[in-house]
Formats: sequence, C-alpha cells, structure tokens
Amino acid sequence: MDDEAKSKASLSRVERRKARTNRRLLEVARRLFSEKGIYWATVEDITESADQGKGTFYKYFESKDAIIRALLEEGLGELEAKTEQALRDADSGLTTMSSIIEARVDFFLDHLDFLLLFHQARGMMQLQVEVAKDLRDVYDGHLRRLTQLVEPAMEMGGSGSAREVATAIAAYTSGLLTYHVLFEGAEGIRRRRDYFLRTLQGSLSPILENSDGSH
Amino acid sequence: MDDEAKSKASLSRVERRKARTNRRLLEVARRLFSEKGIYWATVEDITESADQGKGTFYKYFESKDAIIRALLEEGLGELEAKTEQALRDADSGLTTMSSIIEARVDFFLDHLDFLLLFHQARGMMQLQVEVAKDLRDVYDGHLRRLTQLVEPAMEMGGSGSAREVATAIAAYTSGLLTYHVLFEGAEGIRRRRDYFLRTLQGSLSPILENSDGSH
Amino acid sequence: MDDEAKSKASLSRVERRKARTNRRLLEVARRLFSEKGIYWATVEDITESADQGKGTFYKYFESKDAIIRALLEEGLGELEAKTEQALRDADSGLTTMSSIIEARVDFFLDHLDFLLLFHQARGMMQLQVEVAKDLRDVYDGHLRRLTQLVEPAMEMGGSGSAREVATAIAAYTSGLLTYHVLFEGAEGIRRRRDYFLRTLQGSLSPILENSDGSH
Amino acid sequence: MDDEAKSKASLSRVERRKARTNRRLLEVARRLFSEKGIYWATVEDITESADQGKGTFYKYFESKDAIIRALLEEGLGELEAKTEQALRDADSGLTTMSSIIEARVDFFLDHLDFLLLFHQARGMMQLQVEVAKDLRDVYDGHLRRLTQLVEPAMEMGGSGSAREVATAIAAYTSGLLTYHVLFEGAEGIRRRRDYFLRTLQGSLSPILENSDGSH
DNA sequence: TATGAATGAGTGTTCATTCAT
DNA sequence: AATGAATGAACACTCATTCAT
Repeated sequence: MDDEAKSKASLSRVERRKARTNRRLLEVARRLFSEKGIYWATVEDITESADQGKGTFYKYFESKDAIIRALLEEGLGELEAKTEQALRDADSGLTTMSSIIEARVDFFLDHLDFLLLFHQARGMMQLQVEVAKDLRDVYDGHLRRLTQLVEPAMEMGGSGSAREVATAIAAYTSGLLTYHVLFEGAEGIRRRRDYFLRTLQGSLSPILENSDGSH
Repeated sequence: MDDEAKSKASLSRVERRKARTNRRLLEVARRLFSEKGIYWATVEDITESADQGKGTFYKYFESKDAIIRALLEEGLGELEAKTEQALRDADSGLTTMSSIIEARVDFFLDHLDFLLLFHQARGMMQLQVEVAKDLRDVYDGHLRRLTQLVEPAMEMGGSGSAREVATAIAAYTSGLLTYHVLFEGAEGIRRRRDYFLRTLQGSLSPILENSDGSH
Repeated sequence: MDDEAKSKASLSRVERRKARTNRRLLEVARRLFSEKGIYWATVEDITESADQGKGTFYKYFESKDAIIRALLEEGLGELEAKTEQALRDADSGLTTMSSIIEARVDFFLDHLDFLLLFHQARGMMQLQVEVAKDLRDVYDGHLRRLTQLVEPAMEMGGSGSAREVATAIAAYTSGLLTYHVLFEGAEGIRRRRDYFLRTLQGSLSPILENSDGSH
Repeated sequence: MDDEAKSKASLSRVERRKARTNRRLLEVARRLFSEKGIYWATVEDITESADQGKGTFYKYFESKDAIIRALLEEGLGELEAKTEQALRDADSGLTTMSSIIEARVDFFLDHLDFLLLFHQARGMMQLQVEVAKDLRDVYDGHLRRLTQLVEPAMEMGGSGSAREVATAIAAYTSGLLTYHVLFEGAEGIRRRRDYFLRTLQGSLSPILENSDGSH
C-alpha cells in the first residue's frame, strides 16, 4: 500500500509533468496553426514556442498530422461538452436549437483559433492524402453526436433529417463566423454575438420546424 | 494581302496555342488543387499533368501563388456572371434571393473543384502570409459586388446590412455545400439540388425580410 | 560586274545590319556584365536591353561564354591599340613606361566597365571550368604583346624579365584602379587621373630601371 | 562531481564536434570556391565534399552568401593578425613597409585559395546585388585597419594619404600575385617569393617616401 | 527521458539553350 | 534570318523526421 501510494504519487508527478508538456504543445500548436496556418507553422516553430526540444515533440505526437488530429479531437470534444452543458442548463424558455446555437457561437467566439483550425481541417478532409481520412472520421463522429442532440427536438423526423439539421447547424455557424472573422477581423466580431445569434436563430429554426411533423 | 492574311493567321495560331496552354494550366491546377490541396499539389504535378515543361509554368504565372489568385479571380468572376445572368433571367415569380441562391448552388454543383478551392483560399486569407492579403482583396471584391446585387431587394436596409445579407448568402451556401461534399462525397450531392435550394431558401429569406422595412 | 556590284552592295547592307546588331549586343552585354556581374546578367537581360529576340543572341554568339570571350578580346584589343598609339605619339619627353601607363589609365578611366569586366574575367581564369582556358589564352596573348612593347625599353633585360615588367604594369594598373573604383565609386575616380599616373609612375619606373643593365 | 564532469565532457564533445563541422565546411568551401569559383561551387558540392547532409550546411550558415562573407572575414582577419605579428616582430632593420609586404606575400603564398577568393569577392563588391554591400563593408574594414598600421610610418601624411598607401599595398600585392598565379600556376609561384618581395618593395617604398615630409 | 544535430527528399524557381514558325 | 515559346537540368533552401548522446 505504501509502495503503491508512493509509486502512485511519484508516477503522478511525472504524469503531471508529461501532461503539462502535452498541454503546452497543444496550446502552442493551436495558436500557431491558426496564425500561420497548418502548413506554414513548422514543428520547430511549435517546439521553440513551447520551449521544448524538437525531439520532444515526437515523444508526444507521432507526427505533425497527429497533433492536428489531436487538436481537432480536443476542440470538437470541448465544443460538444459546452453544447451538452448548455442543453442541460437550458431553462424551458430556450429551445434546443437556440441552446445549441448559443453554445457553438460562444465557443467559437471564445476560441477563434479553433474556428480557423476547424476550417483548415475541413479543407484537408477532401484531399486524397493519408491524413484526410483520419480527420474526416473525427469530424464525422462530431456530426453524429450533434445529430443525437438534435434528434429529440424533432418530433417525427427520421435520423436522416436530424443529421441534415445537425449538418446545417455546424455548416452555418462555422461558415458565418469564419466569413466575418476573415473580412472584419477578430476584434470586431466578438461584439457582434447578438447579431450572430439572431441571424443563425432565424436561419435554423425554420429548418427544424420544417423537418418536424407539424402541418 | 496573302502575306498579311498568312501572317495574321500564323500570329493567331501562336496566340491560340498560348491561350490553350494558359487554359490547360489553369484547368489542371484547379483539378489538382481540389484533389490534392493547394499545398500538396506541386508546380511539377501541374506541369506534368498539363504535359508541359516545368519552366513553361513560369512563363504563364509569376509564381504558384499567382495561379491560385488567378483561379480565385476566374472562379469568382464566373460565379458572379452566373449570378447576374440568373437575376436578369428571373421571371417575376422568383425573388432576388431565390435567384441568387439557385445560381450559386448550381455553380458550385457544377464546379465542386471551385467550391473546395474557395474553401482552401478562405483558409489562407487569415494567415500572416504575403499571399493572404491578395486573396482577401479578391474575395472582398466578390462580396462587395454580391452586396450590390442584394441591395435593391432590400427596401430600406442600409448598405451595412446588405453586406451582411451578402455575407450570409456566401457563407451559408459555401458552408452547407462543403459539409455535404465532405461527408457524403461528390456523387450523392448532385442529386440533392432541391434539398439545398429549399434549405438555403428557408434559411436566407427570413434574413432578407428582417432587414427590409416591412413590419 | 553589275551583278557583282549589286550583290556586293546588297550584301554590305545586310552585313552592316548584322554588324550593328553584333555591336549592340556587345555593348549591352558589356554594360550589364559590369553592372550586374557576368553571372547575374542573363542572356535574356542582354537581348531585352538590346531589343532583340532571345534566339537572335545565339545567331551571333555560340554561348554566353562566347560573348564574354569576345568582349575580353575586344577590350584588350582596344587597350592595345590605344597603347601602341600612345607609344607612337610619345614625344621624346615621355618614357615608354610613362606612355604605357598613361594609355592604360586613360583607357580604364574611359571604360570602367572593361576594368570591372577584366577583373571578373581574371577571376574566372583560375577556375577548373571549360571557359577558363579560353579566357586565359586571350589574356595571355595580351600580356605577350604588352611584353613586346616593353622589351625595347629595357636595355639588356631578357624576355623573361620584360614579361615580368609587363605583368607588373598590367597588375598594378588594374589592381589600383579596381580598388579605387570599388571603395570610392566611379564618380570620384575620374578626377584622380593625376594621382594614379604619379603613383603608378613612381611604382613602376624603378622596376624598369632595375631590370636594365645600368650599374 | 563525476556526473558534472561527465556532463561537462559530454557537452564539450558535442561542442567540439560542432566546431569541427563548422571548420570543415569553411575549409571545404574555401577550397571549392577557389577551384570552381564562388558561383560554380554549389552548396551541395560543399556538403558532399565535407561529407555532410545538405541540410547541415544551413544549420551553420544562413545562406551561401553567408559562408562567403564568413570566409572573407576569416581570411582578412588572419591576414591582419599575420601583419600585426610581423610588425611586432620586425627588427629595427626592417621598415614598416617591408614587414607589411612580407606578411602579405607570405600569407597569400601560403593561402593561394584566399588570394583567389578575395579576388572573386572584390569582383562581387561592385555589383548591384544584395550581398555586395556586406562584402564591401568587410573589405573596407580591412583597409581601414591596414591604414592604421601604415599611418605611424608616415611622418606627416594626413590620414587620407595613409589610406592611399594602404590601398596601394593591398592592390599591388593582390594584383601582382594574382596575375602570376593565373599565368604561371600555383606551383612555380611559391619559389618566387624573393622576386615578389623585391618588386613590391621597390614599387611601394617610393610611395611611402613621397607621402612623408622629407624633401 | 529529453534533446538538438543531422539528414535528404522534396519545393519553388531560374536560365542557358533549342527549335518550330 | 529572326523570334520567343518551350524546355528541363540545376540550384538554393526547407522541414518533417530520426537517432546518438
């Protein structure tokens, strides 16, 4: 027991240290990828900014592609968590759709780097390159889970159309915010939360209604 | 006279040949950029596919960046032309918004490579790289012209909100189609034209109404 | 006879035209080689400046190396001509050495481009490259002829030591002027003709005296 | 203690290794630049001859231009050191001028590759190219320091004329030796040290005398 | 374990030269 | 004869990845 405890404690110190390095690399990579682009940010840029040796990078990530994938998983995971939390917190006054939109908009406004990273990642998914399939799988999982969140709100829509609603939510939100970031800059965009909520609300609610069973 | 004619013909033969080479490089680049990605498609890939010497590329385009920009200009120009044509052809039964959406959807369904190229180009615009500014200028011009097309349909909206409507049109259309291409592939997507039209219609018309003066 | 005359006249018109193009290419090349360097001035730079098609260049010169060699021959030839003229014109008050130095200094001050071209050409002569041998032959001929001009002035020096004097003349003159051009620029240098003459005079005359038979 | 020592030793092993690689690249580059020419010797030539990967070169030198500059600095530095040493060692029998000439001649006879490299470098200084300014600065510093060494020997010459003497020393020495290397080859030249000393002595001493205050 | 020196395949780009018109 | 479009070998330089320490 004593041994175990010590081992656990000692291990956990090492573990904590490793976790911190891992975290630092991810954070730095996220920032650099969104600033300089996935392609133009080099592994050396990342390790230098993270104040780590270049070889260290490869102790934590198998390749540059791997950290992109890891970031995508992390970002989408966080986005999902925020969305689920929002749905749980929603007072009855807020519809499912509103809650989801609000969660996504707030997430992206808080993490513009993820917004831009996701955009680039989607751009890579189409490619006939090894990494593309991996990324598509990750993103597809996200859409599947978003579909599940949307489903209950649709009175009789089949899963097919729930998927469509989920896709529209994801597409519109990312699309609208990305356009505004690109053409108006990161600064101004944060002040326009209300505009985005209203606009997306107006755009997406009719879709949900259309796919439900109301006549 | 004969000489002149021959000279004229011979000149135009060379000119025609050059125009064909130029066209061929653009076509091949467009295809490769959307298949392998702007980054992963090399100049040599392009010239090899176009069956040209590598040096030839640089007689026609100043750099790899230059051909990206040229493709963006060409694609956006064609999209604009199609949109304007659609607005002119619109019978009174079709609203401005419907016509624009239809034109954009049809353009992208016809040219999925442009859809994917534009997505990648937008991804580059954010970057702190030389080429980014150029691309942003080109794209910004497109949004400005789209704004002008939208403006007349808005009863009393200021130009600010027309720009917002234009942005939403561009963002939603590209966003929705891209998501569907990525997750359902190019084949299936073309059969779903009606779905896209209906969905985008439903999403965008309320925005236009909101910004007009009706109560 | 009539035919012959016509042919001669017509030929000579063509010949004159060709000679002019040849001349133009040489002039432009000389200027560009000294401005941008033999290496950095491209054939296209030359033909463009000479307002000729690129292919035309190869009608007049076998290669880029060939025009360098031609320029070296031309420049050294002109320098020789000037030197011989100076020796012929020399009133009895001027020694052989003074006349030669004056001719060389004046030639180079008039043709700084040749000064810089010769310097570059000498730099190439050492190289284990094809063109090097050619250039060395041309330059060596120049030194041989300069030796012959110096020889008579040396009372009993063998040809070996006349060659040494010739070499010293060429070396000092080019060396001194080149250094001054490089570190003081082309403008100021022309005003300093007297300084160069005096300095070189002082440096070279004792050599000539040393190699003569006086005791 | 043991650890510390080991760590220190191991660090210095790496450092030593790096220093050796750096040295090796410089040596190889110096040889190749003088054999094949600055232009014709490629980075790959250098790394191959140095038995290093191509990328290694760029860990040690920012660019090809940078190694040229480094070699120029190294060579001129060594030449200066030798000159200063010679002045310190000079027994009263040897004049300043003689000591300087002897040091320079010996340096160049020992390092013909530097002689030829410097010649090429001077050839580049005139050019309207980026690297030219850098090289000129380095070389100019050399002339300035040579001027300071010459100055004390000149009784009342202003610094202007000391610079002229320094320039003449550098110009004559390099000029004369280069000509002899080019036309007689490297082998024969080394046997002629006395001739060069005598000749340069004879050429340069009167200049020094002329610029001093004696009548 | 962490490091960073070393690597070399791969990139965009240039340019002397050729050749069809 | 004159042209300039086409070429492709070559170059400087980059960067993801490996591996000895």
